[in-house]
Amino acid sequence: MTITGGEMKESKWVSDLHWVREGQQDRSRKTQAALLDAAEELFAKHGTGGATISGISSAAGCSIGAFYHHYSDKRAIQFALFERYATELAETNRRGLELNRWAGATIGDILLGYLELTMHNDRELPRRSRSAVALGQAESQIHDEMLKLRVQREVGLGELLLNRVDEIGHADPSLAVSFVLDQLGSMMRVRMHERGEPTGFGTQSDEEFIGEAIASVCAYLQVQIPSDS
Amino acid sequence: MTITGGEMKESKWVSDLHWVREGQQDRSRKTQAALLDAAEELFAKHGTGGATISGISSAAGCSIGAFYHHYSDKRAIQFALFERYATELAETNRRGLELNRWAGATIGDILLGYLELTMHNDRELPRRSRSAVALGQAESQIHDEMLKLRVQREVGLGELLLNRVDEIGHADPSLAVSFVLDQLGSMMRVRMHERGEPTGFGTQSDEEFIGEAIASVCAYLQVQIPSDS
DNA sequence: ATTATCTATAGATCTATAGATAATGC
DNA sequence: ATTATCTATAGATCTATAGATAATGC
Repeated sequence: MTITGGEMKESKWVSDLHWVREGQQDRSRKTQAALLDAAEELFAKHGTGGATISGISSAAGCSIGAFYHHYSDKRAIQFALFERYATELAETNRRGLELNRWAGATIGDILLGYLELTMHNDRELPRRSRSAVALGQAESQIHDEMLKLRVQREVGLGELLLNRVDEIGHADPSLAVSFVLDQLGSMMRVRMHERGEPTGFGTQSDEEFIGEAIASVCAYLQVQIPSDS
Repeated sequence: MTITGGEMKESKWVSDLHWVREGQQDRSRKTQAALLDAAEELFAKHGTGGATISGISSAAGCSIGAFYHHYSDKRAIQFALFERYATELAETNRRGLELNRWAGATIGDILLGYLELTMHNDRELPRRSRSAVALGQAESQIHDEMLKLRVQREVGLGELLLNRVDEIGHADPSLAVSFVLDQLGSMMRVRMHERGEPTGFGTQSDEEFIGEAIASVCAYLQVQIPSDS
């Protein structure tokens, strides 16, 4: 998970690319978290280029000096912020895709669970993903890691679906499943990222959207309902 | 199309929000275009907050003084840049959606034409749309206008599809069509905007993508092929 | 004693303007 | 003569640091 680029430096910094002082007091963690929250908000609002160190510091309720005590510069807090985001996302992915969680589930069940989970996450913390987009735009390394996280989720979900290959009538299940993952991922991202409110002019509510998305996917995959309800 | 917010000012400026000097010489149009191109590139790369006037000016090959001769400030060139983008997009939409252009076409034909047109546009000028995203993030007014343009295109395309309602087997054609427009729009935008290269790990080539997208839409709409080839 | 924070500030941009110089087109 | 451009620069941020002050926890 950690993005490292060089060796340690007096054991004070995590890496050359991503300098974060390892605090020795409780205060450190608090102000680091406050700085990350503030940076997240300001990056989401103004982009990483538009947000300033002084703006972040005062939004976090501390001084510029405190900022530089913890992070070497703006780039360092960008990496630290991404690391926090990536850790959370990886954990959500892991829990959502546990195999035994989906023991007797149909394809429809799995899709419903996936869509509801993703939607819930993004609705709860829209800043998280908006700032993540800004980070990825500024740093190609972060962009690549973000892509990996998405691929990881899609691969996991893809395996779950391909385990039910007997439900799939499409001639090329592997191709079809990866297309579907692309399709759902795109729709979710657009629906969530663009200003929070739904962009489509037709299907308004989340429930209606989820229903049609599943219907669409099942029609394309030619899902045969076996015997279960 | 023009975003106006106040009355003219000595006939030098288009509006209060969007000050652009109306040049009297040929040179004016050239440097204005160069400034717009430079701003487009830098907004796409660093965001509207990260790009600077001096950076834009020197990228355009002129001085800061020249910049301020034409645009009152950074915000003014943002609006001017959006206006150029919006004009182009509206024209593309208009031409692509001409009714008689699609006289004897099937739903499949129309979808193919739409996807190819959109893809061609964005592939040709990826900066255009990336900078447009940055503009919309910075100015809610621009974001709203951008949304209108999309809705305009989707409404037009939706009418074309609903004209072929006899081809549609779905129980609620109106709902289904608007869902499909949302779906295609999302996939195209994600596919184009995120760094240019395709994000999906499955369907790589544009041709394959278009083929599966149409197959998916037709399955969901339950398109009945009438008699034509 | 060590760690974290704040204040003050130097130096580097960046914005925006004024005034001088060059190009245009009637 | 008018319009467009450039040069130089004042004033406003912004980054990053040094040194002083306050809080922590052994």
